[in-house]
Amino acid sequence: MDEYKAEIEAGELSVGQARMAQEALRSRVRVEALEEARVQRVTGVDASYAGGSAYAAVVTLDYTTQQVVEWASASAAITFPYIPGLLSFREAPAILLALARLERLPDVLIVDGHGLAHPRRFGIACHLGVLLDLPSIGCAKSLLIGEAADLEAEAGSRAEVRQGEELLGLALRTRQRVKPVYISVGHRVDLESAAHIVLACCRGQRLPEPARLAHQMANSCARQGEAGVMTRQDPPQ
DNA sequence: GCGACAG
DNA sequence: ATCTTGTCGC
Repeated sequence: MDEYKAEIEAGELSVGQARMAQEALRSRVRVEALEEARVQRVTGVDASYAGGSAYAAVVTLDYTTQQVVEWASASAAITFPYIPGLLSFREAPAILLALARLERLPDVLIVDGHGLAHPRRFGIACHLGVLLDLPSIGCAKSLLIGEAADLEAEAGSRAEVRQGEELLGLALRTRQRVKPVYISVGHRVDLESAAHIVLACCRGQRLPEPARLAHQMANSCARQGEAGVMTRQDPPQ
């Protein structure tokens, strides 16, 4: 049942096909508790752009010690425009390459972007989680859809993100007096598990450490042309 | 038609 | 996301 997977990895879908792929794949998302005892490794996922290419970085931390275990990066030529709601078709090709370079896949991904808090309930966190059948959490810095009530100033305070009657995610204050992050289910987690894991990874900073490090690494890779790390899809000139 | 709109 | 340095504050 891996229709679309090859095309997604190769960045070959049209805008219309991309929306259809989301509609087709959304039913595969599973919402279930992720036992903390089963989480030993957490990987932060992010991408940056430069010179017509997307640079993805993935950083795996030990969940208990929050120490970096391994990391990887990859680049891919950009083949898809940025369209709100279709972010994954722009970033997933490079991200999937980077994840494939890890020695071990983690127990859960923390993705820079939304999961179910998406127009078709299939944001990039769902997309990556379903394609890899790996637990994943969406952790975005702003809302794509839905609304959240104001939250208290203390770290750990939360407010539901909802669209009408539908609960889509949580606005989560990960640090005192900073803007909240928006958590949503990607795949094989539930909202409570997701919020708990994210909070456990925020060592006094707004973004969970794996995501923060992935963001830094993606930026430096983009600036340095990935520092000599090359990809079949994006060969050196 | 108008405004909103992850990264 | 990106174009871009220093700077104010905890």
